[in-house]
Amino acid sequence: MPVTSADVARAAGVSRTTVSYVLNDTPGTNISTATRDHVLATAADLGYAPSAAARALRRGQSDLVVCVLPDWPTGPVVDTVLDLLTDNLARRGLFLLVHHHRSTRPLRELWKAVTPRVVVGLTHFPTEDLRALRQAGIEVVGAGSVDDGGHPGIDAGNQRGLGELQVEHLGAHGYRHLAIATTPDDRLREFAELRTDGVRRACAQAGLPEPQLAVVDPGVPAAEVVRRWSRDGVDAVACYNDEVALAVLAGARAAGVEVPGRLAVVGLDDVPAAALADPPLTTIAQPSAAQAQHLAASVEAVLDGKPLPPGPTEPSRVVVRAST
Amino acid sequence: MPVTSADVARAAGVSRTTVSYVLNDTPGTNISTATRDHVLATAADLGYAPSAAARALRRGQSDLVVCVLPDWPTGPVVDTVLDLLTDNLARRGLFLLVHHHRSTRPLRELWKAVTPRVVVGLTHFPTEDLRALRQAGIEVVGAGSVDDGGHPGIDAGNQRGLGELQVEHLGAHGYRHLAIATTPDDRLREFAELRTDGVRRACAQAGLPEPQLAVVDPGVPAAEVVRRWSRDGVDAVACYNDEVALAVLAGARAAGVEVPGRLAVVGLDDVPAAALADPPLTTIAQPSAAQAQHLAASVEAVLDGKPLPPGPTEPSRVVVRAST
DNA sequence: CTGAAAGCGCTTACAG
DNA sequence: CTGAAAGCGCTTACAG
Repeated sequence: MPVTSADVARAAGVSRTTVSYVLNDTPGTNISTATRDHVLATAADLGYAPSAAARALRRGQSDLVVCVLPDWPTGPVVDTVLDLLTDNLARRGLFLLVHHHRSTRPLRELWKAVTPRVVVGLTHFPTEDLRALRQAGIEVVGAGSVDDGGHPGIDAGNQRGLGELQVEHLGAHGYRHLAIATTPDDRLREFAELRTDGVRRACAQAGLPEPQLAVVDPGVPAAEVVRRWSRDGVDAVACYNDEVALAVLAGARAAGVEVPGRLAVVGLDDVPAAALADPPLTTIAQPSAAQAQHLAASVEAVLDGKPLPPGPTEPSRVVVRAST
Repeated sequence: MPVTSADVARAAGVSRTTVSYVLNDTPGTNISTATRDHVLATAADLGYAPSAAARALRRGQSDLVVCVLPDWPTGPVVDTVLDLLTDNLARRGLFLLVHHHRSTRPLRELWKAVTPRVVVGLTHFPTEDLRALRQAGIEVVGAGSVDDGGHPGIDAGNQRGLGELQVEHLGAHGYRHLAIATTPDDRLREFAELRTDGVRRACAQAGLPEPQLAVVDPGVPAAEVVRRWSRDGVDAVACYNDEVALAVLAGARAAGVEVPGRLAVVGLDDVPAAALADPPLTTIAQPSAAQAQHLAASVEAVLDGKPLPPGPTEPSRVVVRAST
């Protein structure tokens, strides 16, 4: 049987009011040090833990912010976001709780189990859920809704632009026959298609031949594909992300294809391993710090009832290394 | 003003009981389809979202499990654990919520904001917090307490063993003059010291000379250190983790030191990039799947009031590649 | 400085 | 099949 504040009050010989005042350091009260210490000691002695539910019900709101993570593998950007959010929210007495969303479980169920003050979505929410949340006084930040584009959360609008940036860089360096190395991970399909689309579009616009598409498992050296590209006269490959690019690099090594001499490789993400690859990997760095800042600022704005800050303007950029 | 179930009842012209029965699909009730649909429609129409706090208070427990993550960068093992836990718990109607713990914020505060059914700790909890949680009917799983060793969570007991394993492998391959490449990340210090200690101990036991210690920034090629090792006659290096090892590998490349000919390198973690490095990195793989399974099984056991399952027996193992 | 009491929104015996 | 009512544990005016 859990210990309640009434138990503490009884054991300490004071009222529940006093217990509450002491335990919450309620300002404007004036409890004698002796009483105070006695209550504290009694609570510790009984192993009292307050009921978060009762507290939240009484106060009409919780001190929780829930961040919903999409059902796909997240990268370094998300880690940056979570750390920053956790710190910023802690400063206002709020706790960030992260939920790894599974498509098998409707989010509606989640809100029956926890009512946060704000929901931060890095993924797309069904419009009706969005409406229900807002109506229930729960603010929603960062979750793409159909109204504002319909695409998954963070910087998702610019997925095509990332592919375009890769092509722009390769084209400027004189590469003409591009290939695309995409990921086999089905959960990333939406992103992969947008990036691929960006590459294709940019090629068409630059008058380059239509790039061929290959699926590259990020776990193993992609020697076979590299050989095929080599045969087909492909001179550069735009990769879905750095993991895929590292597999291409390893494949080129295994196949004896020189990088960038016979095949240029550009990645995406600028993970730490990219700078350490052989050769060091040219890649695209997204402004993750700026994105994290913006999301954190949005949450703050919502909490303060202020208008949302303008989106981050810092663009993604090419980090030029030796692989192109 | 949030919509309550009373609002829905009033708008639908039924009692709160009926609303509750319909919304919760309470078994053993028999509501006409017409009433049912009407209530559902009304609730959707008003944008009703139930109060998780009231529900939890009434039922005496929540459907939440909170996992507390330590204040240091987590690797692939933790991701495996979280995914598995999320899935397993979903099957019993529970939600996993992850909190990234900051040492600036006592956990005690967290339990005021959320009362989970079970707490899964991948980090060390203060003993008195542990006691308070248990007394409050909240089970705690996986958090090292002073009683059982006092060290951070998952497999932490075996950090020394990991270092020993590295030495065992290097020694078996005839390497004699070892160095240790450790991480500059202060949050990992506790782990780093244990692993270093394991390496030292194993060297002493094997009659190898005391290894020298260098700090290697995992972001940049460690050419300077490699040159020094080369001068000092070091023939093998045990790295804190794969990221550090990749920096050593890149440094060796930059310094023109052949791997493994003049310097053998062994990492730790077996991240995907390890297999793709040049040369492919020999490393230590921890049984993360088994560890995840065990933690998940422990949570299940606790939920069912059964005794904890025995620890995972699968050992960490050396993944031999070309760098040693 | 402390106590008695109301009420947050929900679920669930219980009575009809 | 539906309604009136109690009570989960807390905080906070309010009265003393």
